[in-house]
Amino acid sequence: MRTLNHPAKEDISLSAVLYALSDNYRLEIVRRLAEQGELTCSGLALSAAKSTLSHHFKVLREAGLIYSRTEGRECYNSLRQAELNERFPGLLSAVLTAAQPLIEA
Amino acid sequence: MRTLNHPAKEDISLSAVLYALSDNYRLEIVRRLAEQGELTCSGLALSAAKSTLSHHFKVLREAGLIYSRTEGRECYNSLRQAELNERFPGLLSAVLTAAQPLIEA
DNA sequence: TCAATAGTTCAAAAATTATCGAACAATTGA
DNA sequence: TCAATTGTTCGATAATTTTTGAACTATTGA
Repeated sequence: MRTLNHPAKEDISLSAVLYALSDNYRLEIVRRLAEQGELTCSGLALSAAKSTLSHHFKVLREAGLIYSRTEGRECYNSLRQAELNERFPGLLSAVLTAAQPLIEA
Repeated sequence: MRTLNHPAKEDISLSAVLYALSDNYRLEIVRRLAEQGELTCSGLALSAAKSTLSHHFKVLREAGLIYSRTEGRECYNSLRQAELNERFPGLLSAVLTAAQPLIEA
């Protein structure tokens, strides 16, 4: 697996973050990462084609919401919670407070 | 002008709010309403066709972000700040803190 | 060595969204 | 009464996004 692109903290765009979070599927991913910590794509066990999942992870990654590191054949994803909180104080936690479980596994 | 639809506070959806705010044009409108209080569409003096503006106001209105009341031929818009804060505590203020002026008038 | 696994990338189709001009409705003021 | 003003609605087009299968890369373990 190639190296994946992550924006630097200061390049994280508010509208990209809000857009990424405005999709229930992606919000659910973020919710679970917040709850359970680092997870692989397949560790989320969401029902969608893997190319679809990969797309949503890419949107989250490129928006600066998650950090993805590859280890072996797996891709571990985690929330960039601390950085996001520095960039946009209070935003992610407000969203997480507001978010309910939306998609059944 | 007809009566305009506004969702009840408890029907405001998180993803609709995030989506509405993920557009720079709409975010700018929200930013100005937060700063200047009640404004008419044309009071914002943004450069776009009026049908485009009307569209963005509709998205904001139907997401529950703004309240629009007609008075004469004008349409006064205001942020539903208190209600939003009850529904999604801290969310709007975090977004407003994060938002910079993005579009020149 | 080789099949299985994890995930990305590509290409294509379907669905949404943004933008605008034109037509429309309602209100105001001359 | 009538033209100007404010904003909505409609229809069209362009652009973007979502979703998927198929092909691909890299890694692991038997």
